[in-house]
Amino acid sequence: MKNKIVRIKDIAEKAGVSAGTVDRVLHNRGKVAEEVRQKILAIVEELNYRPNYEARALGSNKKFSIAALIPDYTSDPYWYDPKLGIDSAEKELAQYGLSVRQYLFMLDRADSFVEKAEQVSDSMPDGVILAPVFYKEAIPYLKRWHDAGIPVIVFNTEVKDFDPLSYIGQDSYQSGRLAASLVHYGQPHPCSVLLAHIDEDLGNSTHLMRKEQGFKDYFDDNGLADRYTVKRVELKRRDYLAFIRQLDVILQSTPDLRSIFVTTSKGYEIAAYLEDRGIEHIKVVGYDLIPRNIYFINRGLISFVINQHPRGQGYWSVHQLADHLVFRKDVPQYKYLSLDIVTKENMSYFLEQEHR
Amino acid sequence: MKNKIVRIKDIAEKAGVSAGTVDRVLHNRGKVAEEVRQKILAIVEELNYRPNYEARALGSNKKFSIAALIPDYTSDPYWYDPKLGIDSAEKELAQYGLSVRQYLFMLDRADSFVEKAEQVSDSMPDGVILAPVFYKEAIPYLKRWHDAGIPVIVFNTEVKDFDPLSYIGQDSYQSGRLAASLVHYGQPHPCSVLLAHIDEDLGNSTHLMRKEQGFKDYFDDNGLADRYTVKRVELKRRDYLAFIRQLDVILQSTPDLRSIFVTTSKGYEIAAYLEDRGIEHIKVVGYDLIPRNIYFINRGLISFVINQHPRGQGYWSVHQLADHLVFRKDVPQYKYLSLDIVTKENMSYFLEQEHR
DNA sequence: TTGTAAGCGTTATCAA
DNA sequence: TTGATAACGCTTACAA
Repeated sequence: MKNKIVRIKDIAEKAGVSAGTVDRVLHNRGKVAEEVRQKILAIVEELNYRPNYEARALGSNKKFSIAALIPDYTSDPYWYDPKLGIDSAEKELAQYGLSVRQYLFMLDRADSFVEKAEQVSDSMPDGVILAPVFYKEAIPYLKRWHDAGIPVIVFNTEVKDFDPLSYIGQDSYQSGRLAASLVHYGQPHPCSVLLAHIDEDLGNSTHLMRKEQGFKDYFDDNGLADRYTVKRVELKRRDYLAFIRQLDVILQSTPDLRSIFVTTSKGYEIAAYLEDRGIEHIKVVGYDLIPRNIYFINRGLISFVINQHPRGQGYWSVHQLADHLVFRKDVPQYKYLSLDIVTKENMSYFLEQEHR
Repeated sequence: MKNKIVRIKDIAEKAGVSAGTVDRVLHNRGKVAEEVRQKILAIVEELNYRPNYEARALGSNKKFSIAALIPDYTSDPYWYDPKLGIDSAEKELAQYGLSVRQYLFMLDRADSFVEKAEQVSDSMPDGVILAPVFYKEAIPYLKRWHDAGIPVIVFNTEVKDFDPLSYIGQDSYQSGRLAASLVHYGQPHPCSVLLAHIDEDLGNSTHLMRKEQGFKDYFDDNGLADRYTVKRVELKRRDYLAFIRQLDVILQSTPDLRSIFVTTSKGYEIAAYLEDRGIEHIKVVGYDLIPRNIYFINRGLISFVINQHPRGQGYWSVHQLADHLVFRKDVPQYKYLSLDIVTKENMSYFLEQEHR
């Protein structure tokens, strides 16, 4: 029952070789006789060796520069939080020689994405963090980086092409189901509910379609379809008058509408509309703790938001890349962040937290 | 704009002294001329020095043994999770020379607590982790360890006496408010709700009283008192027949009862009763993802539980102690874990997670 | 193909 | 009151 920590030195000793050789085996840098290799591997197994990752980083003393290609947050407050998460992870990892350079593109201009992506490519980073909002435009770069052996982390929107190192974000389908269950719990009696996409190009946003599917499936799978009617709508808030008109029409034609689920962080647009119209009997469920949503949660006009951990997405993206580059750990291909239900009474914890 | 990491060596150089002297200043081990001390402190400030904690642990190469005094989990599944959290933290921190010895006492026997506490004292640990279930009995030991300079972490139940190093757990009052808001959201129409304590010695459990207060305050503060009636009851499940009888009486005398809030992890007792009686119109809100609760969440008989992060409590207790002993960080006096709302559709994330 | 030795940021011991 | 120095676990030139 010896709890002694196993070091490389111990393995070397037991195998009758030097620490350098063990290290070479551990990192597959070849130049080791196959026979010796097998022996060392066996001992590693037997002694249940666990590397000291910090010492590893300390010893190797390398510098890594990584590039984060993310939306400019001035046009959409949601994107401020990933930036904060990236900042805070960078601070933690600076002592291991990691530095992050952020490239911000405009959310409404694909050409700005392309321009920044070019810059990223030119900078020859050791790794890339990408929010693939412009999915189609991102493809050629994903290919280029893949071919160049540059590891890529995608976050927020799942992308499977050119196998990125990993995806950080939520399970959109399950997120839709969760939203539906919240809506349902709040409406014990039969009624109509509305699912609303606001200001989104659904062609470029498969994750929103998955949320929608999850939402509908919840009602179907639980045999609620005969008592609850699920409507859907795509709203354009950019044309304010049309936005209002669309909602007015829906409400008039759906007198038993009791809940609205907004698939993005723009729940506040609906809340503002309801407040404006003096409507109190319709409950809203949405996403994310951005300032305008917080305001309406506190006033009771938004019942719940599901936290997508924008800060955590940035934070974990950097960490995942550091685990790969600096600590040379195996990193999981998916990191699904938890689906957290936030309401007025537990909100403060989610505002404080750095990450999850 | 130099991003260079500041090392002790840099400070030493700039101050014209050796690294040893800087180290002595940083750790207040005296034997440094006051003048030099001031100068070094100024440079530390100026250069914004951040210690490399892992290198610190690596360099100091000390061993720490800590004692965890926690309930035996065979009599109450809730207490299995803190043990798991402690185990997993121990594994992570073993490479820094930390080891944890667990002392398990019987939940229903104060003398067993005293016996184990004696053993802990005799073992002369470098730190103690304590779940102060037997609050009154714990006092003399808290005093003894405090006098001996042994840092103590209390978790799960807040204790202020003999200033422990820190408290890890939840804000019970806010937790009660959150439960009330969930109950309220699920009952748009006026009704009665029941708050139930099960099998608890309320004299030794101030945290349960705080939950109760928070629960009641939510209804009062939101002007709901005229539409919702909050009843309370203390149930003893140990006498099964009496337990059933009590519930039968309450339900008969309260025909408009629609929701029950259980202040501990024993929500499953109520759910089982309701299922047994074939009652479907009463919703249950409780605590924690123990197996019996998971079962009833999946069957829809428990709507929500608030996760008290039993695993995280153990995990963070060990880490907090390690931060203090091994890494010599300043540790916060309180670590309030987040109030997470768990339902069938997001449960899996909370089952997987190691900690929060 | 393998071993040696220096070095990463920090601490601790010992001599000055 | 100070400064050197070895050590912690690991990596990496470079020499053998």
